[in-house]
Amino acid sequence: MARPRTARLSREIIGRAAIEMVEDGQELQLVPLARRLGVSVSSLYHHVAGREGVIQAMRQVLVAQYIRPLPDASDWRRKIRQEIELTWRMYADHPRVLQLMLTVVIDEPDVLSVYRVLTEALIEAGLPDQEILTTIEVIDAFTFGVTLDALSPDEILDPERAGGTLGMLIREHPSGSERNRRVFERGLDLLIAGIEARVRETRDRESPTRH
Amino acid sequence: MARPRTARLSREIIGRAAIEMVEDGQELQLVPLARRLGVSVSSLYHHVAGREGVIQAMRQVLVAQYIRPLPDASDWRRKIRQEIELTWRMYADHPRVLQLMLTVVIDEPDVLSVYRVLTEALIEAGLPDQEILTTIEVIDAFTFGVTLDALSPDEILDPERAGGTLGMLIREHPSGSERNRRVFERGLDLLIAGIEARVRETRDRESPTRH
DNA sequence: CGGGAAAACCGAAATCATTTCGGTTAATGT
DNA sequence: ACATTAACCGAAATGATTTCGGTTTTCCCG
Repeated sequence: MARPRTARLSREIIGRAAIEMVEDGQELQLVPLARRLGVSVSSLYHHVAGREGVIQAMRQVLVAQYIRPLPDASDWRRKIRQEIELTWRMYADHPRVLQLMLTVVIDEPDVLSVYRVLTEALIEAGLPDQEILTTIEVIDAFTFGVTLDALSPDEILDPERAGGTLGMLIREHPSGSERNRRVFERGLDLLIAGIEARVRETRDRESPTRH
Repeated sequence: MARPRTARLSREIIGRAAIEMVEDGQELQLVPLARRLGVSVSSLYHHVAGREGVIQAMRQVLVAQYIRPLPDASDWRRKIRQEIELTWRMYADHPRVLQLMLTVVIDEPDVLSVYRVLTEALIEAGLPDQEILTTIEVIDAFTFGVTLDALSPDEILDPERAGGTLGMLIREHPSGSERNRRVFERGLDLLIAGIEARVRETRDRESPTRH
């Protein structure tokens, strides 16, 4: 067989199929991927740079699907929440894809717009300039950590072996995606409260008389 | 060749060599690993369960080296800091190893003692019981996120392309391990301040008259 | 509208890594 | 001292990714 009338493959088609595959619980392997697409393995190489290229394509598909410009929120707190939530949701919905992406160098990160929005929000909050970027990186690190938290199995903690207060708490603790959602939300709450405290602190230092 | 007078391999020897290897920037592959150890590939299989086993061995070596019981700190804030710092430092010193560990199921997590200490600290802080576990998971997620932050290349943000305030901030921003250290410290600061705020909030709700 | 270049595909071979297996010698312990 | 287990090796098996040469179709330029 040779070149078909209409192309069967494209970066996007490959990316989508690969996402489906890993979402089905399969390993990401080129032979099954090609079979699923009704195509020979070597054909994939005309559209993506090997296995890693497939992973890049998966990422592209998800970013296109999830990351979009948001309407401006009035409150800086809300801005931060909205912006972070998109990324979190993307990974929370596709944890297996996330795991693959960890093994690959991300060629073109699209964090720029996120960073811009967060910068705005933190300036609005009143945080000193020289603390803004590190604070953004903190938020970023937390977001990433939460998404990975979704990958970890629920039963890492055995109530029996833990015992005491901890054991009791574990028994009443939610699990799965509900647990992950709570971690996301509480984490953002704590960070935002922390930022508020920090803003107050630096303001007081400038004009201590105000109390 | 057959069984040598004194054994050349052990889990630990393999683990150490593998850490050296990935620290040198090599891929973790069994053939080079065996060569480095002056041994044939198949010999590795008598000590570890294949490639994954090597990664487990690496983890074991690092945990033995870094994680140790800490002297009790008087202040709950200090308790949290101390406890988290060990894990952070372990990964911050060996980011490449961390990346490998993400691809492998961790057989025996030794988070239990960490969780116990953090539970104590948060009770001492005055946080309501039903919020403790989620808060610990937040701290956990952040720690993990920071360690991964160390993996990301420095130049993800180009000051030129960013422009404006953000571009300026990027130019003055530290990079490399210094940057990562700051993210770790500020993140903990923010989370702890957030916890303090949360404690105050719940206390006020119980006895609002106190203001 | 004709022809050359590039695009999309395929099958087969090359490459490369992990894993298994059978065999050899050394240590151990009863 | 002798059977059993431990530590190691080389070679083959397995299973995946990547490269290569070849075929047909489309596209574009003169």
